[in-house]
Amino acid sequence: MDKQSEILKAALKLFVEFGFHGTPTSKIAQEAGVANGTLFHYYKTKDDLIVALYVDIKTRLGGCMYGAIDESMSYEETLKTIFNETLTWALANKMEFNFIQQFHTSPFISLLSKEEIAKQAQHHLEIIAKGIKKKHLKDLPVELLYTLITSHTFGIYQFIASSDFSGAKQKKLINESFELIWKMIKQ
Amino acid sequence: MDKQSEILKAALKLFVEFGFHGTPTSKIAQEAGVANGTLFHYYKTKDDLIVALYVDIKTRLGGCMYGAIDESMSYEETLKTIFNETLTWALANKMEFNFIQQFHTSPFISLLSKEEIAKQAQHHLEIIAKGIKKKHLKDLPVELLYTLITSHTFGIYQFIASSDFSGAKQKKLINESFELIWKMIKQ
DNA sequence: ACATTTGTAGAGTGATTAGTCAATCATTAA
DNA sequence: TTAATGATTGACTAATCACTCTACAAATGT
Repeated sequence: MDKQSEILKAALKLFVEFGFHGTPTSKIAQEAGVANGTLFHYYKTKDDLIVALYVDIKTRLGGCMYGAIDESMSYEETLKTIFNETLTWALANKMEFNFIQQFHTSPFISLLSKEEIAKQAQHHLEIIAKGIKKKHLKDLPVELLYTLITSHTFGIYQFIASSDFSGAKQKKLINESFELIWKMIKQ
Repeated sequence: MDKQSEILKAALKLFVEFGFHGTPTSKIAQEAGVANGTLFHYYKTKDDLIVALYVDIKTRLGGCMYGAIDESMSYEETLKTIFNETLTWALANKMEFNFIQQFHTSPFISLLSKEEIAKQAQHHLEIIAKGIKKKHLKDLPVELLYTLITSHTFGIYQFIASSDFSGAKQKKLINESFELIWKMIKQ
């Protein structure tokens, strides 16, 4: 692994444990096994590093979510697959998922431009809009449906992550919780 | 308003805007109109102040939630009232509600003892357990139902707070969104 | 072979921070 | 009146932080 990846990895670990301002850049460099100056060679400022880490994680999650769906699936199957992949990824990458949450509820979210935020949700919003148009989903505001699905996902993650279930039990819970949200939003 | 309250008020405003470590105690004192030393007279450390602020806000929210219910209500009415009061309070106290979320997803949550956390959720969990026992709610794990309701509430808050609806429209949305979650969890 | 860019190092710097402290001021109690 | 306790102040300090700078090594292009 190259030094730049090591820096991101170290930053993730420390940010999740100690928070953004609670983690000095010197500690990140130390944890990554590089010199102080090296960190600032790759990221001009600490804020740059934070944003880069967020974008990196979001990209990885996005790739995983949409890598699993294909055109032959029914609408319900598509949503279920995205829901499933998201939770499976989240449970396998808890630090990353916690980081996303921490970032979202922190003032650092303002480091992202509005366009960047919109771009991230766009694909999801399109899928939901399509579902409404084709009468698969209730005729509610797109943003509201998006929020409902997202917060349900985060909630289920929190519940599963805070307990200590077996892999099989986790899978069962994920399936059941999709049924719950699906009944709530389907037409 | 006494100086101690001014300090909490100033801390809330600055923490929500700049984060915990992003807000120096000197700025809090300045914003509150007191001397540096006064802050440390009331709160031994910055961490103490953060926890005190969290407890203060939680107490205010709790008081508001449970002040509105009484024994004569049906089970559904009780839940609906709590849901309603929570969202109404949250929308009228956005900084406070954002602070709670920020605190929950931050490493500072570990400053709270497990007993304190458990104590806070206990009343809610009891109500849910009662609902399951009396067949008002689905027979799912209490913690799961709690998580579902909580994350739904946070989601709806985020949706309403991020838009600019009239008071009437807000009320309508809150009512409709209770119907959604109620259908999901009722027996 | 040489020149240029890029990666890496770590000591150094000026600014900032949480928390202290000694000195007043306000209030109450004996 | 006097003593005692608590409230308030702001200058001060030791530590810490983000970031710079200079030097050197490695890679790359010509």
